[in-house]
Amino acid sequence: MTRLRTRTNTRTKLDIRTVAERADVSIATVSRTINSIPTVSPLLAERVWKAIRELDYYPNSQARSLVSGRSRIFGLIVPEITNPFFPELVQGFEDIAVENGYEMLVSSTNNDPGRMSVCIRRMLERRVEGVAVMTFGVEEPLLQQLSERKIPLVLTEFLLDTPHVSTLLLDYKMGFRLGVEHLVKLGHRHIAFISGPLALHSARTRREAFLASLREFQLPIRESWMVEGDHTLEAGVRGFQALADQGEIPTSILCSNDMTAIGVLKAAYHAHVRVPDDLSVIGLDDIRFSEYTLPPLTTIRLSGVEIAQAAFHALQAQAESEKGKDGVRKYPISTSLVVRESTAPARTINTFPFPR
Amino acid sequence: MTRLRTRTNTRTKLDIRTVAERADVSIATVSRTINSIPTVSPLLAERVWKAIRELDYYPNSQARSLVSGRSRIFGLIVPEITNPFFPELVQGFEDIAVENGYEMLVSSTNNDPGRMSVCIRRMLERRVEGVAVMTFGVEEPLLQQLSERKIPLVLTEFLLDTPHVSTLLLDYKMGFRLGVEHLVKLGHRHIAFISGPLALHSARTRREAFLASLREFQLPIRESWMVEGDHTLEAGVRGFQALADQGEIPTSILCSNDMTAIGVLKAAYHAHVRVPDDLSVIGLDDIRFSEYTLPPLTTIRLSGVEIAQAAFHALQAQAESEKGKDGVRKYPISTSLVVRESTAPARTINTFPFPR
DNA sequence: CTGAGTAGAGAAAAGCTTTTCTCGAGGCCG
DNA sequence: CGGCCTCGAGAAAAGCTTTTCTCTACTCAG
Repeated sequence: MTRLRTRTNTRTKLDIRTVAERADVSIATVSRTINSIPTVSPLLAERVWKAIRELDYYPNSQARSLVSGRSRIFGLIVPEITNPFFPELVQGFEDIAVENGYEMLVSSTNNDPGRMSVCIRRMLERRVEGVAVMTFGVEEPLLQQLSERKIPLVLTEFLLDTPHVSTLLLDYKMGFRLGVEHLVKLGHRHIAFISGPLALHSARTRREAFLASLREFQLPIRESWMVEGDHTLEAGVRGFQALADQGEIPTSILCSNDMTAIGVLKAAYHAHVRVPDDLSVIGLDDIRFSEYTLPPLTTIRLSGVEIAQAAFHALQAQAESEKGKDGVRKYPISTSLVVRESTAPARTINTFPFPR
Repeated sequence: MTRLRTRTNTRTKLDIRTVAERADVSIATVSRTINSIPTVSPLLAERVWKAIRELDYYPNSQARSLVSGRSRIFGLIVPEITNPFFPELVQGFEDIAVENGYEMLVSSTNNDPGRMSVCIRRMLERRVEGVAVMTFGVEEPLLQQLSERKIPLVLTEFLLDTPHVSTLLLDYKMGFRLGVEHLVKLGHRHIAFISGPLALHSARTRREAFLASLREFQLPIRESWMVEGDHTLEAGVRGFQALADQGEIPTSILCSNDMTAIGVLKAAYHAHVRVPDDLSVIGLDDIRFSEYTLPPLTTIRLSGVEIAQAAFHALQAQAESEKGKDGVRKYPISTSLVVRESTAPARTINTFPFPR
């Protein structure tokens, strides 16, 4: 109580000047102390720190960034924060950003160009030093706004061949290869795929990677087994239904993300199709939930935390690089296969109609 | 391409002065135009807006808030962003904040006082105009730091009786009453409870509300049926196990949140206890997943979006209120019961041992 | 012993806005 | 017709830092 009142009431506001007065130095010295610039003598530094502690002073980051020209804020744009994959990524980004003295500005766009647009405006107004874009579809022209202003960018796939853009190379190829190989070894030859919304570049990339694996293992590609979803639970339900409606469904379904796969699990259950006995299902992401589904989901793992860290490093490298080289790089992100209980040896191809 | 180059190269930086020059007015007029202060004539205003559009100018929010003393940032502290309840809340907060011209600074503390501490420091440095704290346990002293600096606060339960603190009154009483009533009507008299970590104030409150409902319906309270969890899936698994280990388990389990309930579902499945035939389970939150579990979860609904909106309004009311009255208020948040398929008429009390 | 060079610290400028102050031009009333 | 208001707009100050510039007091070499 009284402890805090000690000589505090001389000034009413609490800025760097207050600290300077109390430590009996100039404000320049306080600033240098805070930024640990070595030219300040240990004696004064100690006085300054003492004053800062006693006053419980926090520098005003707005003023700092205004003059230094560095906001120390990175933007993070995710497609849908309510998709459990992204909270993990956001958390990972927050952790590493804070650890390195940066602030994070998250925004979830729900793949809506309108939201994306206001989101970019926010980033520009707050003068972020870089933006990690974990989504894209039709928004490329919007990203140009950032790119034009030379704001460092990191994208999760190769899209813009402009300066100041780093790239995270997610190894979907490997992931799907492992998934398909796993199914092949279990005797599956008929694999369906439920994709994300094909308007999204990333969804198309995943679909391509899947098809490449089919070709590699010389499996049949049937157009009607490639159904389009939108990365939600509902899409999994609808996707399964769409396949079932064809009267004959494959022995296994690979999904563009875990949420879709979980939807498939649910739909299969209600259609009395047993997973994995009648149908093998594989997801992609390895969200925490996939360990808890019934049955636990075999899935292609993509680490949100790993992506977040790579994205941060990419931005930091660009933001803090010398003027000459711009620090743009490519960062490979590996994938792996987590085998749980939603996959099993193939039976003969299933024939429906179901009792819907 | 060339369109953008039109007369842009006279100045290299793009600030309010550039706009003023192009519109041939003073920077004060530009500022007034941007802030739609009515004293600027329509003619000039139009010239200014035109210049702004042509230059693609965005005001520097750092400078704005530095001089105006208003950052237009609200902090949002959640306990665990990877718990699916919170992304919905975060999304809701972002939506309403952006709509009203505010920025949102989210942070997930994982109930770790250390993280909470750096989180509060971040909020102070960025000079947020208010903080919504969606969690608490042992962190009350930390919140004092905000409270002391007269930063508007909104908490999800009544904790601090200080000025500048609004409160969201979550109607747990009603929620648990509905849940227990539902079970009673189904013939249950033996209800267990898996709580959150009792170090958290909110977890204790939920537990109390549950106990109050038991008393209201004159149901037996058995200490060994009150098990402590931590709001995770794993806690549900462990909680179920702890109950099962007692040899005799109740006919129904109420959980402090949906994640716990989903854990129970999984554990029950593996123990060959059928839900809802042998055991009824009720969660709390109504996260999107709870519709997709097997069986779909009956749960006490708490709307993350509603909470987010109330929290925002509370902060905005305080931040924008006249100096005299501080706009502190209490905001009731209602709960309801969503009946799905994890509850059914009670059988006689279950007797185990399970085949573990 | 002198002069060049250096280290440490303060003074002042700069960064980009908003806001207050000031001023001139009209309008209106007595 | 003159003085007082008001309205619209520009000039300038203010907000809180960082950074550059400047100065003083030494150190050290010749």
